[in-house]
Amino acid sequence: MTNDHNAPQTVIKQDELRLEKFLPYRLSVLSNRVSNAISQAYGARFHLTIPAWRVMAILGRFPDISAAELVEQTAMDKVAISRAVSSLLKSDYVTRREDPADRRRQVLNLSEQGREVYARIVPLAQQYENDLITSLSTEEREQLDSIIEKLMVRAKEWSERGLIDE
Amino acid sequence: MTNDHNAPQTVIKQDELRLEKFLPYRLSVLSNRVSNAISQAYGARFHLTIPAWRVMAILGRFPDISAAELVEQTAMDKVAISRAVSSLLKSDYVTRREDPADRRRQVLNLSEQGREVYARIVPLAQQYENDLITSLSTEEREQLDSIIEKLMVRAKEWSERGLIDE
DNA sequence: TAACATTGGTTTCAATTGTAACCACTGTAT
DNA sequence: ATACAGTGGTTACAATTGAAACCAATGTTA
Repeated sequence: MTNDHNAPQTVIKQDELRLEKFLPYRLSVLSNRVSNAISQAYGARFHLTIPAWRVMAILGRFPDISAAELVEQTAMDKVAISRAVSSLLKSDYVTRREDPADRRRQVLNLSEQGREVYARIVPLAQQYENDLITSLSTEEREQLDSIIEKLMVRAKEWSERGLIDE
Repeated sequence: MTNDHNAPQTVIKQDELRLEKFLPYRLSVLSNRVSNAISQAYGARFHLTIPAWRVMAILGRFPDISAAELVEQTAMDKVAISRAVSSLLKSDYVTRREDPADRRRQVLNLSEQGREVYARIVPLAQQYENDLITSLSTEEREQLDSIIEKLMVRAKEWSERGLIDE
C-alpha cells in the first residue's frame, strides 16, 4: 500500500490482515491509551468520569444549554448525558433550572464550584494534549487536523446511511 | 512547558477548552464511530464481538501463541482475552492445547471453521478500511501512518511511566 | 526439600453501559 | 376541549466491562 521500505512489494498475502497496520484497530488502541491516561489524571484528582468531564467541558464553553443540546455537541447518547448530569448535580458542579418557556426543558450551567474545577482541569487537559503532540511538527499537526476531519466525515456517513453493501 | 507555537489569531481564552478541537476527544469520537460501524458489520454476519474478532485476527497472523501473547499484541486486558477465547472455543473457531513444556500455558490456534470465517472477514475489513481512507490522498495516508506511530509512542509512555507530573 | 514469589489464566462481584420502556409536557389537528 | 404525535428527560433491566481475588503450575531461594 503506502510504505514498504524494505521490500520491493508487499509480501503479505491478501487474505491475511495485518492488524498492526489496520487503521480502525490502530485508532482504537491509540484512543483508548490516551483516554485512559487522561481520565486517570483527572479522575483521580477530581472524581470525574469521562462523560461527566465532557459535559463540564461543553458547559464551560456554552452556558445555558439543555441536555438535548449536549447530546448534539458531544455525540454521546441521551442516557449517558442524563447520568453524567445527575452525578454532576449531586456533586454541585452544575446547576439546573426549568425553562419557563418549555417546562420539559432543563437549562444547565456550571456552578461556582464547577467553574473552579473546570478552570483547574483545562490547563491540565491542555498539558496532556500538548505533551501528546510535542512529537509532531507544525505541519504534521495541521495534517492531522485535516485528516481527522476527513475521516470523521466518512465515519459519520456510515452511521447515518448504514454500512457498506448491506 | 515544552513548546508554544500559538497563533496570535486565536481568540479563545486560554482558560477555555475547545472540545471540538481537543485531540483526545476527537480521537475518541472518531474511533468509536469507526469501531461501532465495523463491529455491526461483522457482528451481524458472524456473531463476533470486537474482542473476539481481534483475537481471531491475531491468531490468523500468528498461529501457536498463548493468551498472554495475545495480551501483548492487542493491548487488551487479560480478562477480555480470556472471555473472548472462551467464547471462540465454544463456537469452535479456535482450538486450544496445553503446552507440555509449561502446563500453565495454553497454545491457541484458529480451527478449520475459524480459518474460514477469518478468510471471509478479512476482505470485509479491508473494504471498510479502504472506504474510510478513500477520502485521503496517498500523501495523507503516509502522513497519517507516521503521525499515528508517533502519537502511539507518546501514549504508550504515559501508560508505562505513569502520567505527567504526578 | 520447604517456603515463597511469579506467571498463565479463570472466576467473581461490582460498576458502567446500552436498549427499551416510560413519564411529563408541548404542539397540532380535530 | 380532546386526542394524538413528537420531544425532553429519566428509569429499569440486561449485557459488558474492570478490578481484585483466586487456582494451578513454575521458578527461585535457602
